[in-house]
Amino acid sequence: MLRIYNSLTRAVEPFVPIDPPRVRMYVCGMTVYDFCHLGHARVMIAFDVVQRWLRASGYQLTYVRNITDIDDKIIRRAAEVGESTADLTNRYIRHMDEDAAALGVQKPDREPRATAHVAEMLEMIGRLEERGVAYRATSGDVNFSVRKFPGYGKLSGKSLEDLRAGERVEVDPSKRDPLDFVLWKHAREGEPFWQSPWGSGRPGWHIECSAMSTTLLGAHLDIHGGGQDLQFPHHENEIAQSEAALDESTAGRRFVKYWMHNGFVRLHDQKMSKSTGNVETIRDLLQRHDPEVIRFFVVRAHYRSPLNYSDQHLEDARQGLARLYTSLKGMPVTSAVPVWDDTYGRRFREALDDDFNTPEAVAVLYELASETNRTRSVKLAGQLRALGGLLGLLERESESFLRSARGGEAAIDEARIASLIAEREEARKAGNYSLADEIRDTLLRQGVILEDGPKGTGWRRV
RNA sequence: GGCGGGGUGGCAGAAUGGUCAUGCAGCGGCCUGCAAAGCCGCGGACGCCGGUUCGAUUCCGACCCCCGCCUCCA
Repeated sequence: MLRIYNSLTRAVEPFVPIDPPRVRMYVCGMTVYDFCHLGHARVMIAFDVVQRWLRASGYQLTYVRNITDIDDKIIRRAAEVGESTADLTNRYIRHMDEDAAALGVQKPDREPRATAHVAEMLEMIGRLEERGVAYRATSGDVNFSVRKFPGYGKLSGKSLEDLRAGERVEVDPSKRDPLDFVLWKHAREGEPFWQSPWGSGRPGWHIECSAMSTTLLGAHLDIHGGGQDLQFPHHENEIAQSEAALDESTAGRRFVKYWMHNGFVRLHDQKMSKSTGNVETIRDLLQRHDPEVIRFFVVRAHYRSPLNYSDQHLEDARQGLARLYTSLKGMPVTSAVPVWDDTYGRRFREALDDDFNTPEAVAVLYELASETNRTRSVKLAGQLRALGGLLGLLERESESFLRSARGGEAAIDEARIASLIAEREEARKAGNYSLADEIRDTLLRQGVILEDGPKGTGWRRV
């Protein structure tokens, strides 16, 4: 039985979909004006694990992850580089896809772009206005009136009073309440715009997600995910908009049953974010580290915990992943299917069923690797590969992982390695161990470790 | 200030009211010409102070410290 920690109730709850076996999941994706960083990688990987596990558990999942392709930053950035917003966003969407693919992140079923759903946003804003929760301000913007929505603050545990007390930004005088947020921004000179009943303009950020999720998945979602930083105000506002816009038939029912938020990636003990400048892009990381190592690094921590990044930590992750791959060495690669009724399958399932406890699942993988090493059982190796595969790991041939050169490293070519091994073999046969050891040291200095075994000498990279 | 999340052995990172996380690193042994890998074994931890309990890292309370949100952010 799957259990999920629900940010809304702050408790772990049994997962009971609204309309089983169907599951509708929506995750807030990226605003595409720059390269994705490790923090983005974490969201993509965390919900990729969720997605894989829901499907493996037999649910009929529709997974939607949106793309925000219109907002202030995009407009500013496009102007800076002298490109249209469409060209800019297309370019970064392409880069995002490349990064995601490298990290073994499967494509969501749908990846709607905000600009393709403006009509639905307008429709929703219209409904909100009809119901008196949205109003056109003197500034020309259409705002949502937070005090007209009784439940405002329920996700973040904040009250309107708390929030007002913490106001740190200059209050927009055209708002009826300083916490009112914009649904439709009136057009400014030189900015992209759409026609609307409230004049030309463009959508606010929050309405995008409400409109896209409703359009693609319906008015009620089983799971809504995203980074912890979106909890307030973004997700709080989504709840307000979506619930205020519900039909009479489902009014009063929750917009989202389970809210999931992943923890931050930190760099130097601070949140990784573009605004503070301490970011490590996936792209840069891939120059130095194996993509599967990056994925493993993310997966070996629980999705809700903070994750400290450093090159040393990634190096540790690499050592750990190498142990798993080492136990698979020399084992036939079968298209393995997980076995659920052995101790490993059972424990693995229990771990993931417990709010996607991937660190625990990885621990099971290690114990399975140990037994595989002891027994050299092909069956156990298959199980290891199959369970690893559910996390998007261990899908390569063992040697291709163990022998892959680290990014940026001068790679000695394999033919050269083979000839040195042959040379050393001659020396060993002749009892010339000092020459043999010298050759081994030469290779080690190039990052190549030799391993003598009953079937000859193998090698891997440090 | 308000709200939320944390403080676990050298590092990473889980679970748990009472023998074991797990991995990396370290140490000893086996194996090896010597290594490496692997196997066997070892050490070492629960921020601080009280309380509940036969027993607390785990529950309760106070305190200290860290992080995040309250403005765009995954």
